[in-house]
Amino acid sequence: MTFLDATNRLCAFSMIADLAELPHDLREALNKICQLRHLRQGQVIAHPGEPHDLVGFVAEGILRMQKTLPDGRQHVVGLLVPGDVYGRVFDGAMQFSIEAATEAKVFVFPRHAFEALLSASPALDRLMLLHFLTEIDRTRDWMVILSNPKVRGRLAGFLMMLCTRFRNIEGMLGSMNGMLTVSIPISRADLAHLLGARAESISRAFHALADDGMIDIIRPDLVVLRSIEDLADEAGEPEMGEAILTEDLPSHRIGSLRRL
Amino acid sequence: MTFLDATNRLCAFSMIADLAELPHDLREALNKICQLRHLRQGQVIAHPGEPHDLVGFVAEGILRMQKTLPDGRQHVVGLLVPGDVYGRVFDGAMQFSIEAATEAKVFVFPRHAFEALLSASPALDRLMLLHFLTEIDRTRDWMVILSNPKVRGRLAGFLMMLCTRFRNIEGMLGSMNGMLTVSIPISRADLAHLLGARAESISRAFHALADDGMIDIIRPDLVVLRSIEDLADEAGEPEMGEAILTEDLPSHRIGSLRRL
DNA sequence: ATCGGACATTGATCTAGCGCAATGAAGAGC
DNA sequence: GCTCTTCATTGCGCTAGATCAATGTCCGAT
Repeated sequence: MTFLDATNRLCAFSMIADLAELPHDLREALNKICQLRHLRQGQVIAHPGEPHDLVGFVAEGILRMQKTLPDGRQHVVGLLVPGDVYGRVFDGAMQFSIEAATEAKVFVFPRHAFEALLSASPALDRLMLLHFLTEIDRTRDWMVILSNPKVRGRLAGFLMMLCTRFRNIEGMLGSMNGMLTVSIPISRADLAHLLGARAESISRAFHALADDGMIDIIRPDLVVLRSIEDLADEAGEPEMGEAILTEDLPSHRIGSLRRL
Repeated sequence: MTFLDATNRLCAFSMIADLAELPHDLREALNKICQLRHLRQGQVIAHPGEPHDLVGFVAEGILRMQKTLPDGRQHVVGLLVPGDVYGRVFDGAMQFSIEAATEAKVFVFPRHAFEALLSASPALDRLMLLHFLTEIDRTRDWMVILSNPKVRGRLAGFLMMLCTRFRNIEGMLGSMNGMLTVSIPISRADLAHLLGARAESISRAFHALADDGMIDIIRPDLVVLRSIEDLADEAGEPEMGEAILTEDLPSHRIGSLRRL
């Protein structure tokens, strides 16, 4: 797989979708300096504090960004899904470490070469700027989810976010006789850290939602969403439900969580 | 006060600090298209969903970004302090409404004129890109604070964040015989929404921290931080304390919360 | 000065979620 | 096959925090 293949194949996703619209010669230039890396699960590709000289695009799999607290605990602060970009440009050290949550493939670009292309191409530069704006919105959406006072509500919000982000991502979102199935890319313990709770509480919250008929738990890492409306209601944001249920999503960045 | 005055006077802050280093003619150009607006407390200057055709720089006061939930509740998702930028460029509608938490002054730029300058000036463009990167980091720091399972911990983290962000901002951070005083720019109810708790719990958490000698509550909106280390410990991030206690902060974006 | 409203605090009760411990379930290595 | 390890689940006592209600405090308007 080359980078050009990926941009064409992954054209459903935010960043890479936009990349596909770049002039062909620019994509060729990107193709020349990029390198495909296979990551095994658990592999760490960036450490906080030390300068990371690569910019990466996720092609397959899920990565998680996490902060290592002084006491050694890992604190998940975000997920990267295919189409996402990570790494620093024109800038200092990484704030977080990045670890492959599943087996994954990423395209990496030497930072300086990438920056040179950025400087030379206003179109690419503009794309990165828009991408970062989208990322800010996503992170603020996270804040809204996290500030739900109840664990059930936060979990419901998390599931809704997975829905919007995993839409069209191969293998992450399926449908079982009309119902939406979501694969949960991280463990209960990590989810607990992410949602400000304990693993036991997360487990209980999952089963509480199941008891209320909102979800079915096929496996710990695979759930069926039976009632998006109820989940959105639980999360405190009916509008999220509408957005997900709307089949023909318009281009990203319309409603709160409508961005892919 | 002109925009040029502001960039010189506010040179301690992130975005405007960098602006001050722009070529003089570019700042003149910005000066020409900008307009100073006085905001009274509670004034709303941006509504979610509708396109906002202004880009703004905060010169004085505190603004809060908030999401209006379907049930009418307001959900604070971030604060803007002097030196911060808001608004959209090359892009769709605002995701959140912005409201003046205190009396405030902002410089506003017509969006299209600003975008034209952005396109014409790689330096300004680069500055905005870096600014957004910083903003992403800040929002992720928020996530870490919000995912603290205890209200006390989240409140402590919030106070620490105010410390780092208010550093050098006139009137927001003072010192009383060696102790750091912080002014709390939002009400208990808003703080409760922001931190995923109830106003009563926030009030109790404040007084619990006071009982433990970590803070003194002068007025509901003014507290003295007696022990940064203990607060940082409570927040779960000893490193935050070190960063604040270090008098000569290096340039922004070094440690977790060292960015101003 | 007095009234009214917004906001902060305090008290009392009740429940959600923590914390610890024990028990399953699934995969890796031998 | 087996054991060992890791992860998810379940039970139970206990605390933090939600919830409801009352009181206090400040400020602006009359």
